[in-house]
Amino acid sequence: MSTVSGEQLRSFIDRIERLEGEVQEIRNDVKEVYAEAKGSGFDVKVMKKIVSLMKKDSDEIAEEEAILETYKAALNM
Amino acid sequence: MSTVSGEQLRSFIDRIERLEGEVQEIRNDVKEVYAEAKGSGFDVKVMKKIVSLMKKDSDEIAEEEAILETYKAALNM
Amino acid sequence: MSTVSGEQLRSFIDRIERLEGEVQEIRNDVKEVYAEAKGSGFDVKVMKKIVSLMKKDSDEIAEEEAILETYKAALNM
Amino acid sequence: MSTVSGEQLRSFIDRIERLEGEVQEIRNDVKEVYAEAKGSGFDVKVMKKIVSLMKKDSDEIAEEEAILETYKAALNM
DNA sequence: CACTGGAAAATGCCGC
DNA sequence: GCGGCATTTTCCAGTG
Repeated sequence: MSTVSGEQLRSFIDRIERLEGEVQEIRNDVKEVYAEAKGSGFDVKVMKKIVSLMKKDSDEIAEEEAILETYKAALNM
Repeated sequence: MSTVSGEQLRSFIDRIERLEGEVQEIRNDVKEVYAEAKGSGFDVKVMKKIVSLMKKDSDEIAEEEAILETYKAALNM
Repeated sequence: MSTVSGEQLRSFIDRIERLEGEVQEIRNDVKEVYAEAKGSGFDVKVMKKIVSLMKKDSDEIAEEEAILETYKAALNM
Repeated sequence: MSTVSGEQLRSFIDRIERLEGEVQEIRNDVKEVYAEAKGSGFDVKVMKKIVSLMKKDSDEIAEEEAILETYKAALNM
């Protein structure tokens, strides 16, 4: 019986766990930046909104907004 | 009228976006590892289960310690 | 030794679990309504947005919007 | 131009809001139970731990079955 | 291309 | 009142 595939599997798993650990570290960094910004008087919630807006295409934003307006109109809002 | 320091705000936003870019890169790396493993004949779904179980195990150690702390605190220890 | 407090504790826990079970049922009902709406051609994501907007005070919405605009202006967006 | 049936939409939204109102009531009830328990000398934090552990136990049964299914599927059973 | 499951973000709650 | 934590909700990639 061979354990080669077991070793190989372990190697893949290790690589993945290492990478996910790195992701966690960076996430903590992001939190720290937000905390620092908050300490400087910025509104974190709004900052997050800005960041998410910057990710989206402007066409996409307009499209979503249009649907929302349609629904609001249907509800007389 | 209230103003905000555009320069400072931009700096915070830039740092966040840079960090999030790094996260994206690492997530691509993770995907590549899974793809490579799949190419070696491993079942990706099972691998993901294993990774999540290993994560859950370490979470549970932390959780057990947290429970212990809670009980100790409740008993004024 | 008395088990009175144990019984009392159990009673509290039971009441809580019962209430939380009811919450789960209602949440399932909500999901079903969304599913039905989707089946009628409505956009669930937008509906959720509407529901969340209706929860908020209009002053609150205006306030957040104003801050967002200020930040966007500071970033020349 | 695309329109939506305002009446139908309103009906769905109303149903959802009604259900969410019920959820809020029950959550208030839960808070009251915790408050009452606290008034009887119980430690709320510990109680919440107990409730969450009991929930986790039942979740784990489902989880174990899911894992088993995954493995069985991977083995083409 | 809709559905499901899992990751990420947002919200609410608690103690300090 | 704020920060940390847990829960809830939202988002997104993978799958059929």
